Amino acid sequence: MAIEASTKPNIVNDFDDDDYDGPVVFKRSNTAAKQNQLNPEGKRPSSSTANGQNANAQKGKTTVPSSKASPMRSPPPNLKASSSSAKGSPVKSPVPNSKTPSPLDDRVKQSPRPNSSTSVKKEDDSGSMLLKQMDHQYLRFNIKSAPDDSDDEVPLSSRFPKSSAGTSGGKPIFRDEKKPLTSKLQQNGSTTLDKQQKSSLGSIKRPLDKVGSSATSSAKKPKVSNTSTEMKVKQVTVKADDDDHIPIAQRMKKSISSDKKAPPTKTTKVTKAVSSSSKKINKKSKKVIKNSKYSKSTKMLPSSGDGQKKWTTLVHNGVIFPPPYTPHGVKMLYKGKPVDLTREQEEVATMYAVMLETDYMQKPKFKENFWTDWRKLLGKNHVIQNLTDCDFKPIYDWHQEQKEKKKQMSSEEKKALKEEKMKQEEKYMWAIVDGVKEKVGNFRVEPPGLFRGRGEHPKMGKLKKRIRPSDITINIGKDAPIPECPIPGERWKEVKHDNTVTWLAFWNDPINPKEFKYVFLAASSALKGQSDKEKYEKARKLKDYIESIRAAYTKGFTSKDVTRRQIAVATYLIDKLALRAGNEKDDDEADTVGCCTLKVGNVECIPPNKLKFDFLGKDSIQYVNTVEVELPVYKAIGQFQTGKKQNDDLFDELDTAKLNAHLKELMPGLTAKVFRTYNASITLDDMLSRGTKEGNVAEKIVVYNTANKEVAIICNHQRTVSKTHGAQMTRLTDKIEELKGVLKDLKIDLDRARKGKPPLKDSDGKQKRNLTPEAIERKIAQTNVKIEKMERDMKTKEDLKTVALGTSKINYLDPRITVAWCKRHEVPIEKIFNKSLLAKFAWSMDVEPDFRF
DNA sequence: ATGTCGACTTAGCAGCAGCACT
DNA sequence: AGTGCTGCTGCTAAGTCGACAT
Repeated sequence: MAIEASTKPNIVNDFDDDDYDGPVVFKRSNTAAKQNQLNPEGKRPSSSTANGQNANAQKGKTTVPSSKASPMRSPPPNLKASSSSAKGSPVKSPVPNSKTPSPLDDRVKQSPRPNSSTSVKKEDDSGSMLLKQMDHQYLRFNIKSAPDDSDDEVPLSSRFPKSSAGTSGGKPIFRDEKKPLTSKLQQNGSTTLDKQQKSSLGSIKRPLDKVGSSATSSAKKPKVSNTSTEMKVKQVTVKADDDDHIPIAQRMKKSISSDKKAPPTKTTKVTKAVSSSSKKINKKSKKVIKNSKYSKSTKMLPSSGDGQKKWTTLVHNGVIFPPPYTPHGVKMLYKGKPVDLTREQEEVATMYAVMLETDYMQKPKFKENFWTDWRKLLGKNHVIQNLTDCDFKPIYDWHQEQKEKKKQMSSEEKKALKEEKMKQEEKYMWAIVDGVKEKVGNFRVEPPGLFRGRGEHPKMGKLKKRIRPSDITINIGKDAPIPECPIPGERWKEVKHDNTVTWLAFWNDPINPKEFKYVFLAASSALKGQSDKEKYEKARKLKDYIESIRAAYTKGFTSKDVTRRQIAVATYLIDKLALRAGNEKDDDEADTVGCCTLKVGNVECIPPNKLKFDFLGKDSIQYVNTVEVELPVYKAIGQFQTGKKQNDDLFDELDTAKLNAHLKELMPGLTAKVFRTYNASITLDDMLSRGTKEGNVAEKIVVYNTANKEVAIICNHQRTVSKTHGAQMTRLTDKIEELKGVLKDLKIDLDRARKGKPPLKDSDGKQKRNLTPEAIERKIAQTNVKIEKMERDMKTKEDLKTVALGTSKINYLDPRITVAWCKRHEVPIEKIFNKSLLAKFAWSMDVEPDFRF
């Protein structure tokens, strides 16, 4: 318990969740909470500090004070332009059918198992299969004797092998010291890194567990076309689709089990030659692959360190392009008269027309940028000389009609269309990475459109031109067939064979040509899973260092050296408030900040020792929070502000490079963002452990969601209030009132029934049925339950209206915490993770029930 | 030391399917 | 059958951060 209250800020706490008595975590002060209320339109109010000091405050928004005090902390509001806009992807016509057989298809065809190569069904199959297997998993940890009715060839036990997951750190854990920031309640018995865990640590060393242990230097090599030094590697010829419907973790287990326990059922020919350099690394995986009927390389992924080999063989089919523009011929008006437009002019006009009802139309910058780009297409001498006199309504109406038509299609027609699309896209959906079929994340090239920057983005409205094959660089295995260019007569810009990166293709961002758009594998891929796991392992490692790090920065608060002092305070804010690092930004980006780029005007000192933060962060989401801090921090901030203007940098001696360089001295691999992961995950772990009581599954899920919400608030994950929120609340209120009326009548009836009188007539004047007092009592009880449930639902809805729970689930919460908790408390994992999360977190499913972050 | 590039993660929102409710 | 709501999925913008260049 070395991290004592004195080193922590006494963060204002108005947390009074009635049903949660877990740790006390970051609280927004009432001040902040009040500001966080949304205005009646559901839009987020502007952060208007009294002295107008929000250096980033957006113009034209008004603060609407809270009308009610929510018992839960409200998240900070955001200033994000609430774009209720329809996504203006104009006119989608069917993708031309490409009959070209793909290399991937070839491999698929070789598969002895036919099922997986058929397109449309596949995803469904894989989906249901996934869930099915998860069910089994649940059965396994809940009903141990449940018979297994699938995957007969793999013993249940080996499909859920013991794992060393979560046991990577050999250091003893002093959990009390690693509590989430503000939560310092003691935790009995939580220090037990139990025996199973400990023993598994020593027993099975899985490559996936090796985190930050890359032996080789991480020196990044220059990106040249083919940096791989290894010898030729024959591309895999694999029945890669054998198990593409099986979550990776389970596929891994199959490999293990067949490797270790089950006799090999079949031999697969895979990598024919492996480079000498990669031989060592891949020795085990080779064996696994050999002995398994499933080609599995995931067991032995190389460490994902920079400049390291990420894959040995890579096969894919490139990318698919949006269909060419189909002109509609609907004429827009200029000064009331129809105008003839060329195909290209019409295309861009349509992009604008479909956005007519969005908030972007209120933004002069959007219009200005659009006009500049469209004008170039129109030419100086075009009839259209300004945007003001343009009437895009006819095109807008046409578009609405199209939408309506689409909506009116019968479900058969819709289904047929969907299947057709699937058929065309099937071959692009998959890649084979080291013999394993993996989903590709974004294989569709971004269609042209108008740039929809968030917040006050200086480039909003600019034309995002169409991407052509000649813009695209493909990255693929040396011996894999080069994907055929899907547009006849055109060709790729370049084809690389760089196995130190994970992208399959990229092009330059048309809005910001010095930036790139990449095509990556999907989140469910082993490659992504690997780095995800490494991320969480790094965050867990921080647990072992956090005490000394906090002690160090506390010392730094009073350092004579300004830079040191700034580093200390910045680290403190990143740790305490989960702020982002805050890289420098260009003038052609939205004006948002993170920790290192905070402006003087973003922080207000409120005597004696409170700080009020008010700034626009990532995605122009407003962060408003008033926190009580230790006096030295308060004083230091005051010093940093002295003699500066509102818009000057608060940390003028600091940038993210310096900060991260410093953090690296404290812990290998430590950067600012690790604190967010760490604080999010440890908060979840802590709140779950403390908050879960005996009860039914529903009650436990409430505990989980409360913790999830807490994390979302810490990380400032917000969402816009849905347009229908107000109406929904009204409806619920009405219903509750109605039920209360019913309750009242029932009580009267009960009274009368006890006296032997008949019940009152109902609202229609009809005589109600005679009931016994007992029956009426039962009815009363039922109605009460109904009312309570509705009131609870209403409260939850209100509490969560601005909080986005998903982001933290996807990016910040170590899934092993969740999986282990589900196992401990017999909560089906599907109640917490949806299908795609189950796939993404497949690597975490075998965690021991006693895993603690 | 600073700027830029390149690769990757993190983020909110639109659209839609499917379900519940009336 | 119509309507409203919810959660999922895809999309793509906007961050972080390491490494290289200057």
